[in-house]
Amino acid sequence: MRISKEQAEENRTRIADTASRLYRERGFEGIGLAELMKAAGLTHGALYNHFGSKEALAVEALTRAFDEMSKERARFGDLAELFASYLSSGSRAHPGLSCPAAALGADVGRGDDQLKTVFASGLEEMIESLEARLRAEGVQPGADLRHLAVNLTAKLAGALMLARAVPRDNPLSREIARQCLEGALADLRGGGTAP
Amino acid sequence: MRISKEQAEENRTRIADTASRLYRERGFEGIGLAELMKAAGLTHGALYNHFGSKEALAVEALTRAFDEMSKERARFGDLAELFASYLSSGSRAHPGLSCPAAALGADVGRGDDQLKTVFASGLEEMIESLEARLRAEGVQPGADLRHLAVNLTAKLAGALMLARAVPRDNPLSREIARQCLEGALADLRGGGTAP
DNA sequence: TGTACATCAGTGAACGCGCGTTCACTGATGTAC
DNA sequence: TGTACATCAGTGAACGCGCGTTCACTGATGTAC
Repeated sequence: MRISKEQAEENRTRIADTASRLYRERGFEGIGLAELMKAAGLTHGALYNHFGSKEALAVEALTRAFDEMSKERARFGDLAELFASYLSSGSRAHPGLSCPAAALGADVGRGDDQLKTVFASGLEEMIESLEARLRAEGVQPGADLRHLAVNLTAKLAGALMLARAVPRDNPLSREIARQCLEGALADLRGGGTAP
Repeated sequence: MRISKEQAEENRTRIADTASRLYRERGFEGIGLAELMKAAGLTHGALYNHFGSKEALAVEALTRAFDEMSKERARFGDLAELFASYLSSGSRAHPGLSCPAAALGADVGRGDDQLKTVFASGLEEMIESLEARLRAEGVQPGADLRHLAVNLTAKLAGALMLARAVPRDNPLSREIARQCLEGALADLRGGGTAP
């Protein structure tokens, strides 16, 4: 049963978006193609009409995850809001809808160079857009904002990853999120970390 | 061929240590038991004389990885040295010998509660020992050192994970490591992030 | 516009393969006398 | 101390299973006339 071009393109998009979400939730090795394609509403054989391999799908899925995050960032009025959302309990509970750097960074570190190249582009864009917003908000005038953006990115991604690696009911999980959010907001004010 | 008790105990230790290294290098799902046991110098069947399942081995391996890191930390004269080692190119290149939080945090986040509980213990111990050293070195007197320890842990683990997720030859990898090391050292001095 | 035919996205059986796990067997160690 | 036997860590074949990938087939879409 041949399908219309529009329908086929829509299917391709749905496969990639489903992969983008499920890979962030379960890792690249945590979900098989059959289950993934079923979640996209198709059978597994159809994958190869759109992507050459699981690797190629992973590359596309990671690209889309970073793109999605990029659009998502634009929805926040200021950085304080953005940071709060990044470390919110909703974000911690739903990796499939949040930052791919925190969810898949470790997996990409063990992956092939193509995946790392996509990751580098996405991460670089995150850092540059953060630097631009630091400048736009007049944070720490005269300081090295690239340096600050890199440090904030590492802190926030690290905090999100660590908060998720601790049992939900362990106070340490919330503590990491809250303390690092406070720390990041203090970094915006440019002062030390006084009590 | 029965083996002496000492030999059996040595084998058990070797299996756990090999798993601790290989899981950090490849992730819990990135290596099979056959290859793992071969690396430990045994055949796969022998695993079940020591551990009930792959899950149980993962729990033991993660525990040992945190213990190893704990002993490792004691070898550094001060925190500046410790941080520099944590983000060194050697550490970035050899996840099997470095921090399990950075290497396996994302995997544990998708794992079962037993794994998360072990992770929480190991992470809590990291944070407490860091806080104790901050206090011992007289860093930011009067400040909330628990808060600082949590923020430093997230920044350093995040930086190590992100630096590894970028291609080795991409300058961004070194930049993340260098900028976050500088940032962490600046945090020790307690000042802002002036240029 | 209507008809005949080529195209090709999707289906689902089949492939070889490696996975975690089980188990009958081996034979040196540990123990009872 | 020496002998007979029970113990049990390690071996490797075998298990069912799900993996990624291939492919003959289907049939609606797209195209040529």
